[in-house]
Amino acid sequence: MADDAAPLSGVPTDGQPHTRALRASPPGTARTPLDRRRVLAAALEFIDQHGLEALTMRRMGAHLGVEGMALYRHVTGREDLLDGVVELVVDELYGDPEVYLAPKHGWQDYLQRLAHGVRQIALTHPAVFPLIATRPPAAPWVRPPLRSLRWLESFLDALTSHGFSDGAAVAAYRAYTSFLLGHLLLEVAQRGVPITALDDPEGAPDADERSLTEFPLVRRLSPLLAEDESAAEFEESLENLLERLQRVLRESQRPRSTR
Amino acid sequence: MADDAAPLSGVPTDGQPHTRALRASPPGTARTPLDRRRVLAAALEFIDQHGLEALTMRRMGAHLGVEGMALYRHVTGREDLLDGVVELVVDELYGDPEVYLAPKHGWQDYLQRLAHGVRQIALTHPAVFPLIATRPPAAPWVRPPLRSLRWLESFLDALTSHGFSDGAAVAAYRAYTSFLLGHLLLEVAQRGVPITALDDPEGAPDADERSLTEFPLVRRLSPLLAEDESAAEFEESLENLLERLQRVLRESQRPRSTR
DNA sequence: ACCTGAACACCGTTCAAGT
DNA sequence: ACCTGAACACCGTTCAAGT
Repeated sequence: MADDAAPLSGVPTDGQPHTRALRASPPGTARTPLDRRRVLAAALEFIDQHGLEALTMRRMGAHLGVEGMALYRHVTGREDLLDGVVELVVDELYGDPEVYLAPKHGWQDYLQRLAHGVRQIALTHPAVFPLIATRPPAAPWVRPPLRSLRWLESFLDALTSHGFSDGAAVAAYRAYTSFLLGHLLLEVAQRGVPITALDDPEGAPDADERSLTEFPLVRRLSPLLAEDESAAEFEESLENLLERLQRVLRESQRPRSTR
Repeated sequence: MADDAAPLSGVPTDGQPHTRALRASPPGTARTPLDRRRVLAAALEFIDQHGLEALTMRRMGAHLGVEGMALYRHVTGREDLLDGVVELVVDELYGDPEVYLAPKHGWQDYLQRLAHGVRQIALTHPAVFPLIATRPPAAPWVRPPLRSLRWLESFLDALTSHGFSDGAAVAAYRAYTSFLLGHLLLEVAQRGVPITALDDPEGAPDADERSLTEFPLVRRLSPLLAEDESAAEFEESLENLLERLQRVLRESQRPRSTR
């Protein structure tokens, strides 16, 4: 019942001729051969459409009009495929002109733009974000969700060139990544990332009333709790973080005075 | 090569007689039958030892001295097993006397104790924490890593009974969970949760020197970046959050005056 | 050079059958 | 009542063979 009922959510289980699922050409025509980029891009598209758990090597093959085994020419395996997708998504940031201008309006503007860029990515690829959040980083200092030496360098540059000490810049990096990760993971989870099994589309409100009598406060505040304040929360927390950094900076620049 | 090389990390692949792997009794003796609790506890133990990706129904069976199919009597499937493990771990908090005292020393003391309790759990079960972080919550307001109506109720009670408005309490809950999630996920990831493939135990330092020339700041700050300041960071961020909440509270209690 | 077919060692899950 | 054995429909991955 769990196996052949629904193939996870409209995954191309189509009849027999997998060939020509997406890019395959009419028989006889030479098919432009796969390469790593195309495989990764297709995987990203697939995850965006069907969710992470629907991605299997065989289905990815079908999605590209090819047998699953063909993928091993371009990625070393499934793990490598997923790593590649994460890299691809993170790299989208470099192409975003809203983000990748030199910090010409100061470090705060830069941190603001970067944060919004990352949030944009998380909201565009909600099914991928948990992967971005939890794949083991290459090095301990390459922290999710930034995950790249390039951004790390750029981050440290923005701060140290505006008066932050080395230690303060590193501390800021840690606080900043931690804020982004926590907030965005929660925001993305709230949107029911994994196409959550919304089994009974009518019995839902029952749960609200049933055992919620044990939790009177939750019950009373449930209208408030149910509101989606993600965007406002994000802005506010970010603002707060920047102010804190500002304070650190100011205090470091005015030595000897404790208040 | 990737399949039969190493069975993931000392997982009980043992010869034939799976029977008596852990709790099975000598043949003839009546084996105390499984129940859900024991299955979940064994799964937690298994994940702590071997990591998440090593857990299969069949191996879990072996770990309990039983065929994998027997587990379906006690959990509805693998997903249910994982949900159960998450629940089990989160429930550990209720048993922690350091945490679960009524907030007798004020809300700040309570939030401090709760935060440290959750951190303790994350560090005790690092392989489970990503699960705690990413499993879809039952309701949008049941946020990881707290994940329970009971804690939510307790949290809201602590704050509203100390002068927080409904809105401020809810906002505090959101900020608090987001902080815990971000910080702890990063801390746990840093400890190489998934028994990271530390393939070449000698070629590692190369990466530090190789292409790090493109990233001079990262290179210069790498001693700082490599330091593990998790504990201090945690305390500091928590302290900062509590101060922020304190400020919100104070300002709400002194109406009309904008400064 | 790139893909396919067949094969292998696993999976999760179901269900009739054993005790 | 609880577990086992056999079966089914899948997996990821390898590799010789096709074109």
